[in-house]
Amino acid sequence: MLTPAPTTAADARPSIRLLLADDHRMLREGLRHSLTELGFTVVAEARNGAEAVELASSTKPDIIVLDVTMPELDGVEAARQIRATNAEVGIVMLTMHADQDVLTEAIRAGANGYLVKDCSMDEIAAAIDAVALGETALSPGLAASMLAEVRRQDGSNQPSRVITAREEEVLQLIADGCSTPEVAEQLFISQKTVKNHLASIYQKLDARDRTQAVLQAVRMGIVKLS
Amino acid sequence: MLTPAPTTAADARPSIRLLLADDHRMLREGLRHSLTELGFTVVAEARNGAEAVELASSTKPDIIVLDVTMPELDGVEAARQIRATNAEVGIVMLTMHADQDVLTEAIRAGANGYLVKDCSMDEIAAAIDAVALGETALSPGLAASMLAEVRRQDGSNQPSRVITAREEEVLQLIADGCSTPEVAEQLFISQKTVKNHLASIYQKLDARDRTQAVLQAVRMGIVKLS
DNA sequence: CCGTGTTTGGTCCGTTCGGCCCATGCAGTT
DNA sequence: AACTGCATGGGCCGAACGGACCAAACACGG
Repeated sequence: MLTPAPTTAADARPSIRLLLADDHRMLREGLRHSLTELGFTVVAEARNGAEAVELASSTKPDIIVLDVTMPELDGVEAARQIRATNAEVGIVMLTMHADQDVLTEAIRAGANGYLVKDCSMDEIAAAIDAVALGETALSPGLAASMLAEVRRQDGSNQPSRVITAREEEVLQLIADGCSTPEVAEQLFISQKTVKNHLASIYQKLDARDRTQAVLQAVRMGIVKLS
Repeated sequence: MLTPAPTTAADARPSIRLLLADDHRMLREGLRHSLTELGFTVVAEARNGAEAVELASSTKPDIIVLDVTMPELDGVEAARQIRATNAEVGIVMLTMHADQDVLTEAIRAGANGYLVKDCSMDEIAAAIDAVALGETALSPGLAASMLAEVRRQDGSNQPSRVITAREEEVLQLIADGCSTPEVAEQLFISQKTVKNHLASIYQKLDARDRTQAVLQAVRMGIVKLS
């Protein structure tokens, strides 16, 4: 199609094979276009996490570029599943917002890179190159907060752990519009227990009321807004 | 930079001058790349609504591609301001989610096109061409719901009206984690007034508490989650 | 077997929230 | 001039909420 653009480092990329996964075709096409021109080879594209998992095993790419927020299966969980069956593949996560907790989860899920979408194609290319060489690439600014997170974990406390299954049920019902008495009724438990779960949730999500908890949960992809 | 790619309909576009506005550089670059290659001329790029308004008046583009969710000034309000000073320019809105209310607001603000980001570059190009010719372009599926909306308006009721500026301030502060007393302090008004605004918001958004109101506002793009 | 975490439940207390009534003033519009 | 919408307030009340304690039952891994 195109005559290879005279890019600086394009020749230094020995046809790194990429799998792109994002639910927005516009972004997929933009990525494919620019990255192809920068010397990469896009072997497949996925519209959601489930497709990404399938295509990862069928096309065996070198690097997988995964959007965090995707239908069917979110990027973090997709990364976890891909990493479970393929320890060598490089995983670069893309996200809209620089969320500390999601970043932590993504790294824990086996991601090698984590970039906010507000970065240039050159930065993505550099990140892919770095990951291909076995390094870890983070968006500017995220590295600092990542270190802060590690330091915090080294400290003593565990401010953000994972929400339990029951707590997630409570959260989802709250997000769906239920009050505490209604959640209790739905789950066949007492109001007090619901309040206990909520108190636990507030601690884990660093929230002080249900509104903030639900918003944080939405940000983290724990609950879906109906 | 690039030799113009031998694209099919590129010659049929007499260098339509574009202004791109999106807060995510990745998407901006992808759009600029692909649209330039498709024969358009990108004269400027904006990172937020305020920049878009400025650049619209200084660079006088033919078509403005506006993301709905942007910092500083959201796309809908930016469209309104641009339309107020320039009646001829074509405005194409881009959005992540196909939200009915936002679509209605965008059209009312003077947008000529409304596309979800899950569409191909060719579809965007086609929409820009259509808008350049004075037509209105909507994403597939949105046209139908648009008609449904018009039909609903023809009916009789007005289930969801618009949130006022003051109400939006209150909503945003609530979403940012403020309680009623804190919102009152921030806005230098009494708690009672905040509660009055909230009551009005509940009616308009069909919510019964602040949690649901904020969630609905997030869905509708009224407030941004920080 | 003991510790940890999860889920279930309790009491008490002060604050917040949302609904209900109401009023005043200030802009536009008709 | 009258009407409508918006923003600003008041008081009252019952329900809901969140915190500060606590405790029992169960499962799971070391």
